[in-house]
Amino acid sequence: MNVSYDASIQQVTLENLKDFNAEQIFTCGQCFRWLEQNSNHYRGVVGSRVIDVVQLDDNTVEISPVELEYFYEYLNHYFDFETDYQEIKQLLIKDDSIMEKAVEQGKGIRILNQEPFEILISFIISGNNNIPRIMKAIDGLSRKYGDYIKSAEEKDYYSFPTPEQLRDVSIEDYRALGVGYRDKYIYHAVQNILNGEMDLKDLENLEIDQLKQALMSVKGIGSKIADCIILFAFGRKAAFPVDTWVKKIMKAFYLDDDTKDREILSFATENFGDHAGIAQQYLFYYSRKLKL
DNA sequence: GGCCAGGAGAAAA
DNA sequence: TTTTCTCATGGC
Repeated sequence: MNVSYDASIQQVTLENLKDFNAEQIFTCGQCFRWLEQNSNHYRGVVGSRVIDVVQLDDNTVEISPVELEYFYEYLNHYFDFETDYQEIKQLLIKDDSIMEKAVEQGKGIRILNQEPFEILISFIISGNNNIPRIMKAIDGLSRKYGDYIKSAEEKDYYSFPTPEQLRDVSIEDYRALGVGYRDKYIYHAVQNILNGEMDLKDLENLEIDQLKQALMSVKGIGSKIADCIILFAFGRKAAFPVDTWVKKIMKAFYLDDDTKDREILSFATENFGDHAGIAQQYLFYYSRKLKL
């Protein structure tokens, strides 16, 4: 990957890039705040910034407006450029023709390293819900309680609220945003964090099993949502979220129809090992593409 | 109008 | 311990 920078337009250009497809990265269900502007152009809120990603071809991407320092100190990790996806894909498709097809369909997927609090709340909202509604609720939450960032092309952008900004938000306030019965889960999760009962910074130091156990102690976070948080916010690639789409594709191609969720998880852990989470993203994307 | 969506908690068996 | 029921809400 070659990095160049044009300070006059605050634009980083990445060339000779491998394993990067904006459409796949932003629509594989890991993030809810990136929107397609037109084909190959996505705009998203990252922290307190609004960032444009334009994919010129398979190996070239422009990112703006950013400072070069911010790219190296934050976005390089956010886009997971430290991870060698070529190597992982080779390991995953070895002796696995199903995975070979899944990887072929989503070969430009990367797992974003996102902020734990935003991901925790976002995935509490995601339970038994669909992606457009999840995105709408998160947008409403940011719009009402986050900070205004800027406007671009008739649309206003707001940061995701901090726990402090949600301190006085009531269960009824959450309900008004359209999150349904998940209102109380969000409320209690925020209060747990504010009163120090749960410290997201401390969780980073835990082993993956203890991390999952800690997350599942929050009401509204079960096995699947915990694995999403572990994978998308804590960068632990061994986590394998078993959601409805992954269940469908695993039962269609790998396992019997009556396999329990727990058994799907242990099968994935045994077969995909430390890279199960990346395998899961290929499978999720492929399953949706096949409309299983 | 029932079924589904990146499920989980509580009740019932 | 495992299975079943219920929970908001909008799109189809």
